[in-house]
Amino acid sequence: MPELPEVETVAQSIKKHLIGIKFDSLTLNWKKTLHNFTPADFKNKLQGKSISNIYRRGKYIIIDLDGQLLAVHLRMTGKLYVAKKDEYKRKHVSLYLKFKDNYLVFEDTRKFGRFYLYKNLDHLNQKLGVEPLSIDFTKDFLFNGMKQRKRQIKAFLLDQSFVVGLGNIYVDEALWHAKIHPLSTSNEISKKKIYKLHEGIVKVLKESIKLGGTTIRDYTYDFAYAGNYALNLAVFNKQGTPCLDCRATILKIKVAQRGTHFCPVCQNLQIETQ
DNA sequence: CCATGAACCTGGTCGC
DNA sequence: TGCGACCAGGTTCATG
Repeated sequence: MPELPEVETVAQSIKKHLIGIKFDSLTLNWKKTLHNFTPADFKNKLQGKSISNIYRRGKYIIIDLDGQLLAVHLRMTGKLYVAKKDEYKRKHVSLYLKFKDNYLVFEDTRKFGRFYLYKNLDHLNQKLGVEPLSIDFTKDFLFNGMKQRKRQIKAFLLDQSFVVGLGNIYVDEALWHAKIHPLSTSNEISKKKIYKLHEGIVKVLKESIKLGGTTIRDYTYDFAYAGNYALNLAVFNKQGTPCLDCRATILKIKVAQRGTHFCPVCQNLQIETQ
């Protein structure tokens, strides 16, 4: 699924077309896509309201309709894009919204994606951690958080309640950057490596946003454009190829139930102090 | 508090 | 070609 850079790219992409417009109707093909509201709620509370802003919070895309927030989570295969023609007729379209002569289409092969309706951001802020590209995400915030817990570092970084936006790709990439083994325990990692991890997280996210995100298999945010960060990946999906730093063979193992890619030489597992 | 496994879904790939 | 097993960028829930 789309992680922070992809969600950011999608949000900015649809924002260009939607600011100031109003939705005329909602067509729902997969009922469960609406998590906490119904088509009737859409008609009563959102239809006809003007879109004042679109932005990202964690991996959610927030569409602000005159104070009512329509939040979209793409999960694994969700694609949200503006279509001018008949693309709402494609095979896996869970729902689409009509505006003027165009459509905001939500296509989602695996049907995990969800739309939520909120009055404000309180609900999301309550369960989501800090934005990794904000000034609140400091080296010492990461350091303190990691020292306060005793968790596998990979699981910790995937957990959206501490830092948001990281998923399977960027966690592997950031850990490689910091030379931390994915099975390391958070409170046993040296201060030096934690600082390096902070640098890695910010670096991989920023660079990926700059390139429009990563495209691994079918994910594109827009049919006219596909992200290019895949070209920059150091370890994700690179099992069997040489590490860019030491030429050792990249391995793939299972950590926190997820496929995990790392260099067994650079990212050695050891208990460190300090 | 933390780890694990299952559940939610569909489609692609790999081995036989 | 066919079929089963396993895999996939995410999150939530139950269980120990």
